[in-house]
Amino acid sequence: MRSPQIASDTRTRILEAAVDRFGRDGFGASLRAIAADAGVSAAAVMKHFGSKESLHRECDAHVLAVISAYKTEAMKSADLGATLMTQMARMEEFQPLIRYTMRSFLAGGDVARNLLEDMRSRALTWMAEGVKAGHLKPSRNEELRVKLTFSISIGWMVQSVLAAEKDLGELDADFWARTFDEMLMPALELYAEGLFADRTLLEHYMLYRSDPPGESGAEETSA
Amino acid sequence: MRSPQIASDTRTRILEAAVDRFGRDGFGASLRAIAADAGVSAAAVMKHFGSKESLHRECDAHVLAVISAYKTEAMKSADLGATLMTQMARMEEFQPLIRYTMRSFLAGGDVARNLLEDMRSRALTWMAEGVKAGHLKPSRNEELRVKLTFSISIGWMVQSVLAAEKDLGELDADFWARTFDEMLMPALELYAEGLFADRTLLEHYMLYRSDPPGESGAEETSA
DNA sequence: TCACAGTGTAAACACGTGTTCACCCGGAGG
DNA sequence: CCTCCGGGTGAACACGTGTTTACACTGTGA
Repeated sequence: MRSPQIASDTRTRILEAAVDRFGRDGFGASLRAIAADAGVSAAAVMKHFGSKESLHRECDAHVLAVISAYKTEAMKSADLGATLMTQMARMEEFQPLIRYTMRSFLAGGDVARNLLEDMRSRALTWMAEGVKAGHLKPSRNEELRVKLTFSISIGWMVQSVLAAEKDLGELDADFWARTFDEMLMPALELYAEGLFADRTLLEHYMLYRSDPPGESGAEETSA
Repeated sequence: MRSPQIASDTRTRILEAAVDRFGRDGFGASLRAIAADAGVSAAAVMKHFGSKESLHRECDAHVLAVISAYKTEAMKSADLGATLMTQMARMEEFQPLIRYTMRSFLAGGDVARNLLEDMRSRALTWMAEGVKAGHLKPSRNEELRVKLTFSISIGWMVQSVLAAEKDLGELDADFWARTFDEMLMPALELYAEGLFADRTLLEHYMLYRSDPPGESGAEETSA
């Protein structure tokens, strides 16, 4: 019990510096840069985390824990799956988390996979309640529909980052707030009114493969 | 006129090897790996392209040219923006291009930006025609709606890659074909029927910001 | 006071990278 | 014949990387 607070203090300082640098520069960021941000040497990082890969894993866990903690607190108003990010995008202190999560999405990290799985399962519950309450139409496959609504947010972010012609690390809270604001109108319009003037295309498609045509259909939704 | 065919032969061999390796391993792929794939030395790559960055640029241009050439030929049936990819995903010979394009999307390359801009402008035309013909409902902002429909394809791809728990380079034509097939039903359903059972949410939102509320609204659609 | 464990550092190591340099080979031109 | 020149190579260079090692400082316990 000597003085573990001091030790764990620099440890979390390294960890937060790593989250920030990974988010700004990508996961190729060097240990020396992270160490410099934390005000220590690269060897200290190794002492505390053993390896860069291990540091990356602990960053993933840390980000997931922080987001999860915030989520359970701000659960009430989230409905479309994107509103959480919308709220978070407005807050300066969440920018490192946003950047890190986006990096993880683009690099294929555990943070993105776990976060996405968790958010989708929650959204599935919300949607089921919405359908039961009569606010939402039922779907032929609720899980695929949830994945589709998430696609909108994710694809919108990717396109916006691409159009910005800047690196992910340079984008600030204003950018994300504007990005999500801009998405709201067309998304609500599509959700409320659809796109096709009639149902012929859908009906033709459903006829083409009458529900499941004997093949693997709905039980293997992903993977 | 000595024998430039032979020379330009190894040049394009290097270029195609680079497109393939960049697509499989990302843009961090080493020149030596690319050179080995092309059956030459790393120095030869430098002789032909000057630098790795220059090679990357020429790969971008090459991929754009090939896709563009194929697009203008298969223009007639493309409508949703994803159908092009759907077709391409089925063909083995386009796998390197798919992988490269996807890498460019995730890394923020010029290929993705240009390709996206081009495809969206085409989609805008198609949509205008669809609206005029009465097949599609008009939108409050056609450009944002186009961006939204593209979001669905892009976000769906990102989520599918993420769920695969494999690196982008290991995914084959079957994966992409299944991915797009799976997307078709929920997309058509959403396009045909919408999501909300009534229009109250949309109307509340449109009321909240009565068209443009005096702020920057529709003229700055991106960037 | 001494020994010790914890915390951190500077220097070195081993390796992979993009790039350059000196050189070779083969065929066209004098 | 020799010369030259484009296409190509292997070895080296300079550098940045993750990791390891030997060493300092600091405060606590006996």
